[in-house]
Amino acid sequence: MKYGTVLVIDDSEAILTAVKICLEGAFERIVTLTSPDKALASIEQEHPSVILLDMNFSLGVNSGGEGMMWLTAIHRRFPDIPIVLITAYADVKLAVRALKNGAADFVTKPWDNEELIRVLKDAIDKASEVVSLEQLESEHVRKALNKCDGNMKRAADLLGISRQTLYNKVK
Amino acid sequence: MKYGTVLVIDDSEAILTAVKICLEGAFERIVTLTSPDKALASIEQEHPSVILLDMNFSLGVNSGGEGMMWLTAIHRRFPDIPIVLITAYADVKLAVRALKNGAADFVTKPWDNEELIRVLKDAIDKASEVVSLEQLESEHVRKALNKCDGNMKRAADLLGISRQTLYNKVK
DNA sequence: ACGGTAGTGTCTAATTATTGGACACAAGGG
DNA sequence: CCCTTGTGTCCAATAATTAGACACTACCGT
Repeated sequence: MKYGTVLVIDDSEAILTAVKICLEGAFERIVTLTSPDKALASIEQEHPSVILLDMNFSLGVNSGGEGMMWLTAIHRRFPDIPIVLITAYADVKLAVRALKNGAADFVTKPWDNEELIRVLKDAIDKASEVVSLEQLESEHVRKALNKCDGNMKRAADLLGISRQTLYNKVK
Repeated sequence: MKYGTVLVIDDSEAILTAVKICLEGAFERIVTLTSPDKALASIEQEHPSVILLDMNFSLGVNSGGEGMMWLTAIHRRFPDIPIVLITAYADVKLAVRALKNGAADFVTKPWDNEELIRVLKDAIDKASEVVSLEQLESEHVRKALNKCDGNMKRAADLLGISRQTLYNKVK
């Protein structure tokens, strides 16, 4: 099984070409966009496995604000598609904010080809991990109990289940 | 209910004092450690709401590797306690790796006092968010179906439930 | 010391959810 | 064209969840 489609969004044609050549061997299909305007429509149509999004589109504006906006917009609409950000302006605060806003990873230009491929594949792998409902539930139950300092009544209320059910789940 | 205990781990006494003064007004209790050796025992005893962990402990070693090691060790043992990393060596790659390894946030020295308080409180708030089992489940179900391209049989298998049960949940 | 509040552990009986099994049917691939 | 795979839909048996009740403990304020 080959890693699926990658959607690459960058305002520079040169970058798009370079990325395309870099990723060609590793992915089934590479779709490129020079502007995020059509991103949502394109995602709907292409169903990419991962999105590589540049952070700066307005010339002279390098705060990354625009990329961040698109990150949140895309991530809200397609929470299951991992988004990897790429930027020329390596900034720790920006990177942290991006990851906290749902980005799967954050790479800086100039990039290392091998690393970029690895990062994108890793993002896909991570995003497609699905655990059993049972495991998800037991972890969540533990977290809720933790937050309530072991108070089962409040934890049950928080979880939206009855006290007895929580009692049974715990044992 | 006021923001609980903060555990601060940094090899510099001067830093610990400065952080202590900074956080004193905003948290109930500040516990400090000059070395992560006793971190696990201290956490067990103090039950901190959040941990502020410095990344560099060996003089001359500033790769952050040691902090990263402790981050993963602590996070594995106490996955519900948010860990905020702090370092003097602002490095995008390091920050990204830290967040992907479970850190709640990443701040650089010198820090802004207001920002540090905000970051720690935010980490606590985020960590204590607990959603209902029903909501958690429906989101997970959606994710699983997405991964299986809508194939209910495979999705049900992946989730560890029967096909009919998944069928009922979806409607 | 006292009553009030809140939580636990346990039970019952009614209600729901989940399950394996079955069946007809549609789509797709050697 | 058969064979596989998955859907949509039933059924009846089993398991989980629920509200409600009860005695008991722990703590809190007066």
